[in-house]
Amino acid sequence: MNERLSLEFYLRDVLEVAPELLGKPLVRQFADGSQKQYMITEVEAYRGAEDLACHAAKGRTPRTEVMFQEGGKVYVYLIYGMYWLLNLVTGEEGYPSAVLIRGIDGFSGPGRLGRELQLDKSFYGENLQASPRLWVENAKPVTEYKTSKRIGIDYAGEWANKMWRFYL
DNA sequence: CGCAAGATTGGC
DNA sequence: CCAATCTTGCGT
Repeated sequence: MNERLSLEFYLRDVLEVAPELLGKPLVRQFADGSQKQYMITEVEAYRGAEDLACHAAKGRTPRTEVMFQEGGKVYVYLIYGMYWLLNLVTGEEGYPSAVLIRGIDGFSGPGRLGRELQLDKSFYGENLQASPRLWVENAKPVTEYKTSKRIGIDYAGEWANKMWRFYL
């Protein structure tokens, strides 16, 4: 059961991938050799260039480039100058979509999560299949989860009302 | 080249 | 309620 999620897992529609990531172990191998696992408890889906809440809505830029690529990669970015948010890119090449990891077991909030995992710019584009320091493993699907509107994107108009937040 | 604002958090 | 802190995208 301790195998990494397959590339195929990430290549599906982000709205399928996001809820299935709940309950999966996020594994972080730190620079000092120690390793920790965190169960994913909360995620949000960001889907396509039309989704105004998605950073890729502003076009293909150096910052959003990785979201346009094939799934199975990491998209990290600095928000408010202090917090690194972790996203997992999904879908086929050319269709920008990603899952924001908002919460892991024991920690609440995407910013605190990034601090715990000691994320930084070097994780941008990290390949979850090949990375020696960050990946997600398979586990039994969760039987029950909740949905709600996404957090902190009121500027996105009607897109802010999408029930694209999934949590345990 | 300057500037405003952001998928947040914690302190006043 | 608001500052912290810095990258990005867009306007000048």
